[in-house]
Amino acid sequence: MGAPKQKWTAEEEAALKAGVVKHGAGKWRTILTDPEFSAILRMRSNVDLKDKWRNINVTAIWGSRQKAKLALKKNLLLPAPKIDNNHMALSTAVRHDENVLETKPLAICGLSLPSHNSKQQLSRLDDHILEAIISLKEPRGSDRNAIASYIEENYQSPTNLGKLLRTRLKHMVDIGKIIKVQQRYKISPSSTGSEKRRYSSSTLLQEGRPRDSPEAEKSHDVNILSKSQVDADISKAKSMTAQEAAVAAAKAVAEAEAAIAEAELAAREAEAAEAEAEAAHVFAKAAMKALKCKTSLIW
DNA sequence: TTAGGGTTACAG
DNA sequence: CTGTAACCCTAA
Repeated sequence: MGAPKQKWTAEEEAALKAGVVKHGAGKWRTILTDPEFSAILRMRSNVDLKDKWRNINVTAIWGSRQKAKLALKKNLLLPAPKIDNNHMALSTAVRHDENVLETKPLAICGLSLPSHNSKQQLSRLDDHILEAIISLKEPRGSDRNAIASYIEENYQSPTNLGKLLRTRLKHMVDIGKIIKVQQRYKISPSSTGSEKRRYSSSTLLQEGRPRDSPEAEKSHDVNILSKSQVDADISKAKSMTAQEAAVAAAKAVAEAEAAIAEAELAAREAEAAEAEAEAAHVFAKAAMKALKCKTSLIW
């Protein structure tokens, strides 16, 4: 991966993602103003948010290739996207060769969704954990139960979420991505109000007093992708023609929302070798989910 | 204010 | 030297 100047922390990225999920992509000012994220993103401008979001999506979708700019230009000069009902091997889905955005979301979701790779799931779980912590916005951090509840609420919970969660949490603490304080987990980088970023001593292990209330529910209005909305939009999606679906999917790829954010992190964290299969799978899922969202919002 | 093109800094 | 991600500039 490349090298940064003022690199974005995982905390900031998670906040950005959460912000996009909540307010939508493009509402950078709104996200920045939102007290939920203003603390974390205080040092970032709306332009920074926009740029970061762009980088994330570009790298996630185009398989870390700087073709993005060129390819995008070429795409704009071409007529409506062609629909290829091809048997899309997973890799062909990602490499839309510069001029054709081949997509058939409806077919894809039936085919490739059931596939589950252990490693990619773990990456996503890591992401979900971060998102949960950010979104729950618990001052002292969130305990395992709260995180588990959050993930169960917003995603399909694996059969043994509890066990997985425990393992992942431990691992993320080990690699310094999060810190554990009094049974609660927080994002590791510096305090959420500090002017400086990761330079400040990461040991803000302030021994907070044990909170009296044992349960830490998602008492906030943070809602991610209501299932009812998704379900409702599925029917819409089914009635769309392949052409419409392809166009919508292409647009969704361009700006994207929650699903793309998911793809972003998953693809970024995946190894180069399996990144393609991973990205393809995620892309399929992302296109489908984004399609559902867009259907009600724009189309 | 935002989207997009372009530039610069930095890691491999 | 190449690729990537942050940064910058400008039009709409």
